Amino acid sequence: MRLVDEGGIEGLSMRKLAAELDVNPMSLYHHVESKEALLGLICHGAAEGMALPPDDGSPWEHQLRELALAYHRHVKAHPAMWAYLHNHPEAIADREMPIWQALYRVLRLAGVPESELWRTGDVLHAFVSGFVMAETLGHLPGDGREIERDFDTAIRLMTHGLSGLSG
Amino acid sequence: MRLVDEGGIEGLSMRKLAAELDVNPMSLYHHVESKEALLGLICHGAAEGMALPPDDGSPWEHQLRELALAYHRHVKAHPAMWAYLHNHPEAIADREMPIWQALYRVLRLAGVPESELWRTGDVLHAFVSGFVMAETLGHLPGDGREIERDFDTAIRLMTHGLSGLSG
DNA sequence: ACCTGAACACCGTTCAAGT
DNA sequence: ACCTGAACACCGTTCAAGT
Repeated sequence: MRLVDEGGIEGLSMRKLAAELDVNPMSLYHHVESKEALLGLICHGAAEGMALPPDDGSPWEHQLRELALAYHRHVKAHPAMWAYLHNHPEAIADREMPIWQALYRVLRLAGVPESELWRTGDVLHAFVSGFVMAETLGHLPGDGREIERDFDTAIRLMTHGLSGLSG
Repeated sequence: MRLVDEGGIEGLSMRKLAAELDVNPMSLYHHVESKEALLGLICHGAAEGMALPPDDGSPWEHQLRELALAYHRHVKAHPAMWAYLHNHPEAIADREMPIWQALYRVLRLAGVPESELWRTGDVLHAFVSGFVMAETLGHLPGDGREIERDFDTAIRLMTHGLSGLSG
């Protein structure tokens, strides 16, 4: 994980990792099937350990914002990993993962029916991840304060759009 | 471009491309500074040639939908290129590109003020690209008809959210 | 200005051999 | 079960030499 944070996804090579562990490169293949499998395990573990806001009884709009902010923080802390994850979503496909359960809880609060939970969650996640990745890569113009404003704009756009759907 | 479409971004190597052109691998470096620069040129060219719906005088909601659908089609035709572009947005950073001008035209129709054009465009693009990439990678559940419905849901969420902002 | 061959410093992975 | 060295089939790129 440190190798990915420091040198991007190409910063982690089987040979470099083996060197860090003072071990033969080929030994790794006895614990993991391939480099892809290793990256999958790294992503899954990191996403599972992501800090999530608890249910504090506040309105769903506020809790959705807090959840998006927690996601935002995690992506900013591990941008290369999330860029990879964005193109290899299988690693967080499990609906039982804390990150999804937290989102579904908020969406239930927002009145999204059980049958639409996965669909709505996927659309919202696609939106937020698209935005956060664009920001992380420096694609968005303006300084830090303006981008914060953009993020708020985006969250309001989503929550307003969401109430339009369920209302 | 054909190499990228067929074998993903790793499908294009300087050596393979040189072989296709019946030329020495090193000759490529007299026309392009690096592999990254080459990929940038490929992406820029393809994005510039993207088919865009003309202004047919219909309401902005409809035109935004048509624009999103055109984008959707292009991504589905060149998924690997867009996945790369998603992580290397410099290649389409130029605000004068047709794809951006088309979006700004629709946003003006929607009543977005000139000072908010770039910001709003970036947020919407981040949203749509996040969604389309998730779909392209098979991250979204359901069959083709359901995903079409998701896409409509997403567009309505955006347009409704957008009118909430400017209204 | 453009092309080339040899070389450098890397990759992921297979395989046969070891404990 | 786990580790290893040698080898295979690749990479991007530099550099000196050619036309």
